[in-house]
Amino acid sequence: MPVACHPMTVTIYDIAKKTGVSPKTVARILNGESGRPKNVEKIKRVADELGYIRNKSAATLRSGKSNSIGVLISSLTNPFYPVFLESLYSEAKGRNLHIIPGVTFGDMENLRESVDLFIESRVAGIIASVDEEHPLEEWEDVVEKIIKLKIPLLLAGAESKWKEVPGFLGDETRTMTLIIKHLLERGRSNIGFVGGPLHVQGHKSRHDGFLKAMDKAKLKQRPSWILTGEASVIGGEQMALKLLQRKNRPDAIICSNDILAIGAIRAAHLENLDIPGQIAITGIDDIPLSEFTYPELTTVRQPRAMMAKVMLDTVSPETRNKNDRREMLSHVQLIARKSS
Amino acid sequence: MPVACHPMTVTIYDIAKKTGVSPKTVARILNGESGRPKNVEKIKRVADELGYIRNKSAATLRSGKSNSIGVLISSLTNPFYPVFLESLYSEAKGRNLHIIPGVTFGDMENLRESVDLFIESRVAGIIASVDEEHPLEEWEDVVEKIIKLKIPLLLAGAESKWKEVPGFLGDETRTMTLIIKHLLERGRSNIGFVGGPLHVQGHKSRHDGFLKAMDKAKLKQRPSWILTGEASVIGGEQMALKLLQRKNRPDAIICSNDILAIGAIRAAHLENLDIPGQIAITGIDDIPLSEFTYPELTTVRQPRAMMAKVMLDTVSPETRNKNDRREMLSHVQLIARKSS
DNA sequence: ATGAAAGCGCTAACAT
DNA sequence: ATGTTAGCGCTTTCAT
Repeated sequence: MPVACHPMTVTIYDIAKKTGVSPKTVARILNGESGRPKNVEKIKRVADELGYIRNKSAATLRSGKSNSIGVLISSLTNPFYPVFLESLYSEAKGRNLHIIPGVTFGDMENLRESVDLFIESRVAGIIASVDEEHPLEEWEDVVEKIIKLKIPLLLAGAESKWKEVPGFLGDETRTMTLIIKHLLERGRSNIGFVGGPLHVQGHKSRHDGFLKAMDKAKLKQRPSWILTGEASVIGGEQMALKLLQRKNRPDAIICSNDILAIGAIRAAHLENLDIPGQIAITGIDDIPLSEFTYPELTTVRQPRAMMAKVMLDTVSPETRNKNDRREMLSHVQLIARKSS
Repeated sequence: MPVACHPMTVTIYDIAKKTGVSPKTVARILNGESGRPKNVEKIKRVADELGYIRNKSAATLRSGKSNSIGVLISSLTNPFYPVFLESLYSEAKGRNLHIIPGVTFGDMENLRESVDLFIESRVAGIIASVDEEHPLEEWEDVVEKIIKLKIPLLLAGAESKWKEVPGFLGDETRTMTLIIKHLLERGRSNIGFVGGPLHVQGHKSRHDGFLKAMDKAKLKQRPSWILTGEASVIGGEQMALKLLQRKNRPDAIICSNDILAIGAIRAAHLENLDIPGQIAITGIDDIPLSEFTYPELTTVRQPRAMMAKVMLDTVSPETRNKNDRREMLSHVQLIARKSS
């Protein structure tokens, strides 16, 4: 009598033998396709009994494609990205897709290696976030490599100059309009701006959105109240300090993301200014920590789940070319907390 | 004349044909093994010319194992995990390993699915972080499934009860001793404690470390100054509020992580207490944001790179059973900032 | 709805 | 150091 040691791996052939059907049928059933109810039941039971675990590599090798989506980000320490990733993870769950994050640490060689790994793994698509660590210029050859292989690619945080590659940017004018309206309601009209570097498209579009929204609101723009620089807490702090130390300082500062706003809040503390009494401060993105600053940060939340959905739609073979995007992306939402 | 359309994929056979050597030789060279210099040069050149990209699935299928390490975490929103992951990513880089994070959102079914994906992908090893979202009790059957398949597993943040599975916990008594010494140097000896739930081992060990370190320092422990509860910003705020609103309040609060400490800082602000003048506050972990709280948080940094190294050593087949760990993990470092 | 046969691209095992 | 052969476990294709 054979000892029941751990079989190295159980395959569809083992199940086929034990159930008396062909391997093909087993594969079909286990992939969720239809079959004779009797077979379905039996196959599933036997698979369970034997502890069957499908071999993803075999499937990927044979079919030439996997159900993984590669996601390129520069960092996890920037609190924006964990949120971004979590949305993608959530959305991927429902559609039998797997997210593989590639973290570049702002290093071009790491970026290339991550892309190579994605290609080696035959990912179904790639979502790449374009930020100050990897501005659009750096992407040239990487993007072309991916295009050549016909792997669906999406550039998040940038407009794309490649016709095969969609870009993805929020409606920043709308966002800014929302914030300005809120500030006006709270009696602030002397509004300053603290933003990230203009050579990064995502930051530039927020900056431009601010200008447009100020125009629309017929508010006076003072160039000296509009500062841009490094998109970090320290950067935000320093820029905000400059604004707050002026003789005629603004009564509100719109920061183009929450990181900068956290810096601006620190600046106000350093200047012993009451928030929001003497200075209102707002951010954008609603990163997890913005709820816990002191005082809690007023910010704008993008429709994250929706964005994740659109991104995965764009990049998954089954759902590509469903271009019902633009409409949805405007559903931004102001989160009014205590800093304004 | 055949049109040079995109060849679907270039394989080692194509390179072998073009260079006149056998596929095996091509594979060897491209995997970085040695060969005749002339061959090496030629093969690498031709591979480059043809745009060869190795098929990871084929390799994994044939060899039965991949160079990926699965990492289970409950969330990315908890700022501890991005740091944890980044260390692993960095360390993996140097050794030709790939990190695949599985995010469970604290949901048991997601956890199971992530593990199944890891198994399907034939990961070389799995690192699982045990926290309040998935306390040790929940891991039972998952761990046993992994053990049965002989996949190296490491439980981070817990002691393991399985002999095949190493656990991983920092030296918390040492950490606490360091913090208490620091507080004593700054003239604080009325020390309170705010910690996470005791049914979670990671939190319990910090709590116990605190008690031991207080004993060692011969400081008086008042049970009413030792609070544990939800390990969140809100939890930290509420517990700290309780301490700060007492008639005899402590002059320092040790929080068992930075998240709790951020809550405690908020509590001090709400009570209009000066930090560190009236109350000193410390955290543990040195999450990215602790540098940017107001005032900046004094905290303790674990030797992250070292921990990542040890973790990967533990789960990588080549380096298992090198048990030179314990020594290194004590190299914790106090980061004295402005909150103490 | 199911079966039979072939083959994806690599590495293992063995031979030279 | 290199070549030969076989086969990993699935999916594809074609036939029934």
